[in-house]
Amino acid sequence: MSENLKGKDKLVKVAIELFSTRGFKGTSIRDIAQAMDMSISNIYHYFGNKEGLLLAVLEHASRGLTDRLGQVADMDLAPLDHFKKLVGTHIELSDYYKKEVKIFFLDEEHLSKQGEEINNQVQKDILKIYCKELAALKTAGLLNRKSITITAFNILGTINWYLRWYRPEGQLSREEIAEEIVSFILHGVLGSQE
Amino acid sequence: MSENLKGKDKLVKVAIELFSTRGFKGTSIRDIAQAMDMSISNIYHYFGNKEGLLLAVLEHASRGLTDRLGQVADMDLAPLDHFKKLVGTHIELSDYYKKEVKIFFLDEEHLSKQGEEINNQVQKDILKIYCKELAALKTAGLLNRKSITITAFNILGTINWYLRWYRPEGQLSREEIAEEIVSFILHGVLGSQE
DNA sequence: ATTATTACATATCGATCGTTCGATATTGTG
DNA sequence: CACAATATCGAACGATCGATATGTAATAAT
Repeated sequence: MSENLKGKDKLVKVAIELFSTRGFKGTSIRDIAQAMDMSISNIYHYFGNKEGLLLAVLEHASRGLTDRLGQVADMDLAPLDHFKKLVGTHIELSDYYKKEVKIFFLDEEHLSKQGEEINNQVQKDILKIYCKELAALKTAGLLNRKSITITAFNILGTINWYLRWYRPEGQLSREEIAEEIVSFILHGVLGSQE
Repeated sequence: MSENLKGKDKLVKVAIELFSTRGFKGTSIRDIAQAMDMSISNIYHYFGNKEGLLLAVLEHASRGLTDRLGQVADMDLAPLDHFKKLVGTHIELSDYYKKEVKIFFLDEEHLSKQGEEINNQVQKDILKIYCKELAALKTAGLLNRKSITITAFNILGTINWYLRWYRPEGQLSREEIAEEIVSFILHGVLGSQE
């Protein structure tokens, strides 16, 4: 589906592919032009400059991520079910936006002010969602961790790390892995203090 | 201490600083030369080319990491104490090699064959240490996770993610944070299946 | 003391980088 | 049809990139 993209959309698609595999600095605009079999000038016509293209990619991904995750966060479920649903959806979404997320992590160091803002915002939004979620668990008497923030970071670390090591050719299916990760997080969160 | 470094050592130190903040591709050899107030040619004299310098950095860090971690892995302790000690040391080491580890993660995409080998080796070594550790916990009847490998990855994710969000100016001390992370991991590992 | 090796500097090369410019298709609109 | 707006092209720009060639000063070895 959506094979014969043209112009702007094709450009973004190709950029996601190349930025995620070679990094922003490691990808020249000539690489991009060649990969989509078009002229260099289109990048400047549509996005102003190379960084404009990067920003478009990041903006698109950050919207998709936080919007969907926010939807789940607003659902009306029992605390524990809500939490499970959230983590499960987050893993799914991370998979879907695998390449875009990788760009965030690979190139967060050399972003412009605008890029940093997008990056900070999406990180802050997602962290906030988890903190709120953990606070609800605490209210329900289910949370036994000292620091909610650190716990939220630990959850993000577990999920985001999954993107680095998961290989489709492995023995376990994505669903089985997701289940195991959810379980690990759940016990990490609920476990009683020693 | 060790301020007035010269030649090779100074070069490596400056390279760690710049590669970790701007990335490999984002750092030119002229940047490095300028930062250490020396001529470009030294890089080629000592390391052959730009990538040789990167390899030297990675090799140094990977040795320091796996050697020290391997030492702890060989200690003779009760399973649970052994595991705690391992995770604690790992967090300490990650802090010490913060910048070098960041280089690994930032630039793993555009490494040469040799660089990939170093990267794969250190990742494999550390994963192996944790898998062995988790197997020991399982034997002792303390582990309740389905997949040892996934659990090991989850632990690595939690620890490595800490490097991304930790800021010295935060409220909690590094020791308090480390304790909280160890606790999170511990319960994630030991938690019973539902 | 002579020599060989190491440690640095200068100047420069060709390739590639991001960007700009002016021109040409293509499309939509009255 | 005319004509404006949009989409795309190829050629060129100055800057910077990694790398090299060729030198000299410092140090170590004999």
